[in-house]
Amino acid sequence: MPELPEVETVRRGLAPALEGARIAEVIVNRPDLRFPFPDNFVGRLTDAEVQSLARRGKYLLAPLSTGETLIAHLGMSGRFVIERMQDGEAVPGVFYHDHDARAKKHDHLIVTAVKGNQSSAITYNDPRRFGFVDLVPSSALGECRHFRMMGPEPLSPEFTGQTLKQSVAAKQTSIKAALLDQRVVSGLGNIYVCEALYRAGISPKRAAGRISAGRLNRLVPIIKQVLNEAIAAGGSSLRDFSATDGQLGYFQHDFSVYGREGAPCLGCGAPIRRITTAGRSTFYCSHCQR
DNA sequence: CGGGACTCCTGCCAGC
DNA sequence: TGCTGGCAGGAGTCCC
Repeated sequence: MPELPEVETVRRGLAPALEGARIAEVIVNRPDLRFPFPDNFVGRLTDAEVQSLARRGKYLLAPLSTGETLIAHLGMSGRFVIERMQDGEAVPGVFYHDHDARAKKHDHLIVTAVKGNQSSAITYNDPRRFGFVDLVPSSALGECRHFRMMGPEPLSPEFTGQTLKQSVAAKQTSIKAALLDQRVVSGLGNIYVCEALYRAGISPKRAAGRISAGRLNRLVPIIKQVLNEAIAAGGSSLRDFSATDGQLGYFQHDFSVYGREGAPCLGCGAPIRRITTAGRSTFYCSHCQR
């Protein structure tokens, strides 16, 4: 599922139920996801208060009253679903798996968060189990293995044409691979890299280190624009992504190239091409992107 | 060392 | 209808 816009959509969906809530119950249905659950995971979470819910790249971060921060990564197919209860009654309009009978099968983690008279069951479901959760000391978040090497947030002022130029200057690899590298910039994935490069008119095959400062200066605001549009649309719903309340994002209707192999380029009409690099599909227009 | 290929896992869909 | 192969939003690891 999730690149930055989808994770941000999930964050916004979970925040009202989690921020300021006490974790009353934790159910773990298997020993591991991509990695084993941390030691004594249930004990370290139970009765902790969630101070806030933040996002870094494609990670969700929940700093806790215990001094640890709960980290979640959704991998390819992870998602969170909320069932909210108020005074023992389900809150109308909030769905729990109604839209998808497959969901219950891979419910790996269920957290009950209590806030005032509201209780929310928050379920992490992930068929492929490429996602994971972790608990790290809040005081050393930046030094933990997940964030130590991570590049700037693409929507932050620290991500500029200049900083991008600097981080890819020595790279022989393609601009596509460079932008997917979370050490260069954090949060981009296959969809939004394809879309941004199309809008910027840059070939995904072009060597990252050989792109002029001027073109990178134009690329960076385009990346921000694509991400902001996708966040505003609630992310992209391919296959199984939905927000925590079951609502579907709709940015997939605005794709210019992703998933459009053979369809006419919106700019010139030439067929969109698909190539495979490192096992990943890349969609682009060989006429408009140079 | 940088960079590319391969790998983890399950589900779905097109094609036969 | 049923099987098979290919493909999927990520990213760590291995090998050249």
